[in-house]
Amino acid sequence: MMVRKSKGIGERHQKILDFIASYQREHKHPPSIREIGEHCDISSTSVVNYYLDQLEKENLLERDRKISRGMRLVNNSPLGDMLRVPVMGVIQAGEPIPIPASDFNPFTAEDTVDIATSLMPSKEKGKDLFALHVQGDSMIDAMINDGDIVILKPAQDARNGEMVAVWLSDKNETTLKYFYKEKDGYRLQPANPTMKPIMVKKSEPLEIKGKVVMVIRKMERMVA
Amino acid sequence: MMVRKSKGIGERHQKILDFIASYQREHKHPPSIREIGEHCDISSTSVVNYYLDQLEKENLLERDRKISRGMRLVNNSPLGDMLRVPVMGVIQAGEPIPIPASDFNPFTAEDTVDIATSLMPSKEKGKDLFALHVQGDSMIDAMINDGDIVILKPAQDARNGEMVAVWLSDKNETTLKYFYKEKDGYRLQPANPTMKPIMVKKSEPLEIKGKVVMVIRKMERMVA
DNA sequence: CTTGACACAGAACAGGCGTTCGGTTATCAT
DNA sequence: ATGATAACCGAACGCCTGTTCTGTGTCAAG
Repeated sequence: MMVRKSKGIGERHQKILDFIASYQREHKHPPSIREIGEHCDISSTSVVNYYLDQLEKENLLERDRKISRGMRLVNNSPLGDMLRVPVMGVIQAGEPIPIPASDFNPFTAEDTVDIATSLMPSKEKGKDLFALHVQGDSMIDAMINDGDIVILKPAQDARNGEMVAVWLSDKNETTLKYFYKEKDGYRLQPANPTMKPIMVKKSEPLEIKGKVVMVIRKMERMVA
Repeated sequence: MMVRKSKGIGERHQKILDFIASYQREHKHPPSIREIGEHCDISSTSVVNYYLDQLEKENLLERDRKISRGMRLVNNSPLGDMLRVPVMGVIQAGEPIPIPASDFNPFTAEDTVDIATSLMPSKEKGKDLFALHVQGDSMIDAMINDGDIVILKPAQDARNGEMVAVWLSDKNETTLKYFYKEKDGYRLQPANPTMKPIMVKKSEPLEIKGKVVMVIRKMERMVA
């Protein structure tokens, strides 16, 4: 027998959901029950409340009862935590890495990238992260392309197996490699398993500038 | 002793700012004026209002007057729009790509990745994006490592220069390559410029499964 | 026909909350 | 000292808003 649409969400539920989303985008905060009623042609606040309860039961909405406009869409990732990482400049072989000063304010940077904290490995949630645009093909042995964005964490040393940005002052070269300490020095291992490591003796200069915590590549450009 | 500092923000301003941020994280919505007062040892709502006005003048806060809890920090992820992309499974050579059904609901996926829309290339903001975990080293010629996450947009064809996920049924192989149409067939160009392209004749089967819009690599694992 | 659920309206209530206004105290330049 | 100003208090006002209660009409099952 046909049950009167008592199960699932109907057209009106969807309309309310859509309105909440669009209202949130426009006003930066959720609508009130009465505002929902007006825009969804519901004349009674109790009916809106009635629908809101159902949406909550369907797990499409969260409500903070008693709190004005205390509702949020569960899916629409209302305000998922994200980090705003300042882009300090470019990284390329032959040039030192621009490192942010300790008193640098990330919010004054003109260029930033937003990273969801849920994507951040481990607990690198520190606010001192910074990003660099990769310029040139010099990092291809680190499996990093021209145009990629690398997210770095400032560091002066590293543990085995971490990818670090190092400055080899005698070679005048910046490079990204996996870092391993060995008895007679350091081994800088390219990410590309087909390539050979660079061995650095303890006597040679090696400056670790930071650890690579993430690489992001946007595919939008043409390649010959 | 009250410290008189009429310009800039003082300790109390900072305390209010911090409280708003932590309250927002915990409750998913901003605090009321009275709640701010309680946690910052301000006994009068008018004083909180007084500070809020100053913070607004300093452009550290936005307010919707008259609206309950109508305040938000300007820096703290202003309008953190992000997409929740479902992870459909793994991609590896020798296995077809799991493609979401058209009626697939991304929100029921147990595994998702969050991407800031500000990171999304062009206007791929469509909700039909999906993600795959790369398994194995078979994509290294596409500059993609074991463990990477690729964000794909479903597609059956592509324009020149776009990176696509293709299924070569005769070779029983899935691969990621830059796509070029040529007179006698297709050229599949590896991202790694040191590697040679694969030429596919028109007579040979070639199924485009999607376009790669982004690659994300988290650095946390050890590599031998 | 009766019953009961479902969908909805309308009004009233009560508490939450921003606003405002009259005062008070402390600091500082004049 | 003295007026100006910043910092602060307390209370009252009144709108905003979620809640709740009573009532109506519809439709399907018994």
